[in-house]
Amino acid sequence: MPSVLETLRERGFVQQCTDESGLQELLAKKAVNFYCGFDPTAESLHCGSLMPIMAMAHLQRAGHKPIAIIGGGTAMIGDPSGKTDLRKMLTPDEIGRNGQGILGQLQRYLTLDGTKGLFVNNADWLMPLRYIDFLREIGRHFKVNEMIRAEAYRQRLEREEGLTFIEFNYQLLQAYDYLLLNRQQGCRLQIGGDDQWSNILAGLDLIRKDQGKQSYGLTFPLLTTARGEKMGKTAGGAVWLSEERTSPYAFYQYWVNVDDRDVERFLAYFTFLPMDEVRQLGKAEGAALNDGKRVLAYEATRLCHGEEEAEKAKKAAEVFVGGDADLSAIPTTNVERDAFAAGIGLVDLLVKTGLADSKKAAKRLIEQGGAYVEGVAVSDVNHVLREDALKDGALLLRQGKKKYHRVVVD
RNA sequence: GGGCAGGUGGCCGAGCGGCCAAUGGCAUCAGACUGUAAAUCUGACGGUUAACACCUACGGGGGUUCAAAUCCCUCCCUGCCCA
Repeated sequence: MPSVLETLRERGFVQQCTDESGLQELLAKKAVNFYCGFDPTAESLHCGSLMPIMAMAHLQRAGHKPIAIIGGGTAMIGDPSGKTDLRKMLTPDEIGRNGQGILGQLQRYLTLDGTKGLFVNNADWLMPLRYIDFLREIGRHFKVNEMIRAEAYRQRLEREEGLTFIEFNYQLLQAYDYLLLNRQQGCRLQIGGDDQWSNILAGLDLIRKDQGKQSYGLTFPLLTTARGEKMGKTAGGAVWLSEERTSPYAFYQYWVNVDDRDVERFLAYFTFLPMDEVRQLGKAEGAALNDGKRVLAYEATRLCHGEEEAEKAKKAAEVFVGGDADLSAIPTTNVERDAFAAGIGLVDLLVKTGLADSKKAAKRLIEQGGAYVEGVAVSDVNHVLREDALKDGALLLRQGKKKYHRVVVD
């Protein structure tokens, strides 16, 4: 049985780690409380956050206790690491709401019941902080000349963007989070993206100075796709974990469409499949890699949305290979029967279904040969659809090669 | 607080009185080629319109002019230098 740390390393989660052998030993010896922060900048996490989530899940499966912390307090400030501009500030209300949404999503992957795992909001201890007390207790441990040597700040200082004082404080607050969790929960390990490295180190230092204890930190590689893009971005925007923002069908499609070069890596990151199987699937070449993509898509969707939705998404995907597809998972728009009785322009229908942003865009689409009705390209901008176009009260539209949309008559 | 340089379409970045719905790059969309991949090539890329045309848009507001993204005033914002 490999240790968790070996598992994480084998699956590619480890970018940097403080005192790896010490951590290895600690994890082998006892259940370790560890934490990872999440920004409540939106009501939903997007798939970039799956990296920390999966790492946490591996650790929890190995018997360790995750503390998911929502940065309600720090979100009031904004982390300057890697950011080119000052993040917009959120109101406490928004942050609270976002936190609840995020908790719900984390619970699909982790047990955060208060015993096996915790979910906390750092606003609980950051908001009541008193400035003078904080400066005396915490601020005195930080040397500005050390801080500005950190890559995260140096960039901002050297470039023309500037760095506000409130952003400069971010590191202290995050270090304070770690200290507090260490004091109250015995938290010994913080994990996060590699951009958090210096923040994590600041926490370790603070714990050593304040408590005289050793603690650990581990970061994941910053995830980009083979094309060097940020993970989780598609044409339509980010890929969210929330089914309201990204349907299970769209979620599945995102994964089934990943770059060939990402298949093996992503299987290791985003599924729990044994590495033998991952490597096996990743070894395929050419079109055979699509099998791996389907497995990736199915597993990732199952973890996020459950087995049932994953099945539906998979069956809906049959539409691409001409199989017996279950279309129910495909985005659908309801249209009144009367509209078809009177005849509805394809242009209007494309706009109504959201396949085109405007009539002009819809026309352009048709002119360029990218609009299909029931699999047949329509080139006439003035094409009108009547009831005879319907099959069992429904109609399948397609935009380009990949975007399907169903129209169902009420 | 003083001096200077800036704020242009999703982003970067030209334009500096009419020929500007605004060069170019990136991103995006469609087509060809394919494997629901990548790379490449072609085309499109504010909105309403069948079209003529019209409307909205170059940080906000006001003004000059037949005509402003372009000139003037003012406010807001950002960066640099000095204090």
